[in-house]
Amino acid sequence: MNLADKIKSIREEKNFKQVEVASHIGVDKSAYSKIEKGLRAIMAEELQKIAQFFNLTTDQIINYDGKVPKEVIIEDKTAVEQIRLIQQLGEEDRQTIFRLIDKMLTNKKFKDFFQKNIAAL
Amino acid sequence: MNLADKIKSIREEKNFKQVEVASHIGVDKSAYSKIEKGLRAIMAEELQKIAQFFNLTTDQIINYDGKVPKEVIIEDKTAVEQIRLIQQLGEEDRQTIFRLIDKMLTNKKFKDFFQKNIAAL
DNA sequence: CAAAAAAGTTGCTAAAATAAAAACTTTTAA
DNA sequence: TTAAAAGTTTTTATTTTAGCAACTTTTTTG
Repeated sequence: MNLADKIKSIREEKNFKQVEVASHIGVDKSAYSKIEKGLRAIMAEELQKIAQFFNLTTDQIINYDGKVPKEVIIEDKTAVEQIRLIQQLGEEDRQTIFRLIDKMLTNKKFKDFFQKNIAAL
Repeated sequence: MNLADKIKSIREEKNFKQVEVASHIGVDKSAYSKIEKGLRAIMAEELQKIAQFFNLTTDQIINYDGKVPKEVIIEDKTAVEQIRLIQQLGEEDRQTIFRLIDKMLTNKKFKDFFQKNIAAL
């Protein structure tokens, strides 16, 4: 289900006329018709206004599928694999890894900060 | 703070280059520059892709308030975010982390094997 | 420090997308 | 059935964008 259809479904569910949504977001009724038919792109700002009109968040619109919102699918297989390896570790080892990463990141942040703010003097 | 600035702030906070986001959403780097400068409209579908790239929801982008996130505490992050943090590390640090994970996993395998085959004697 | 590379910005114009009115079709209600 | 309302489509003038290349700024390197 594409975004246009979701918006249309929600509007119909809430019993609004196209012209009502159209005037709220400030477009001609013919333009709004095209939005719902997928014949015209939806701008991010328009999506916000539509969400506002429906009393929903943009996420609620985007994830609308006629039923409950669906879960996020992670597609980065290598990242998932790396995490899976870490999670195989026992609690103690995992903590160690994360503490070490924290230290490294903090160290990196410090270096970056130094580069940006102190070294310039 | 308008949407363009929010996207820019988030990108900079996460240390991505414009071209990285640009190629993920499938636009030329100059087009992406214009998006961040507010010189080109952001389509709803693009916003979704940007959110996906940042591992955020569109609402999190829209409601981003410019507040700097607290210090890095890696265990509070989601799995993908954890990997992203690891990938921010320099090559050397990253190698160290993964070598360490390997060692720990190997060690764990030994222990598991021992538990199962030797301790029973 | 200066040179070089990388990152980001801007100007350009052909091409693509849109606006808005009005004609048209479909749905609803009488 | 037919009149009104809702929604769609066509059309053309206008606006917006794509993507390259030139340019400026920032970062990195020697």
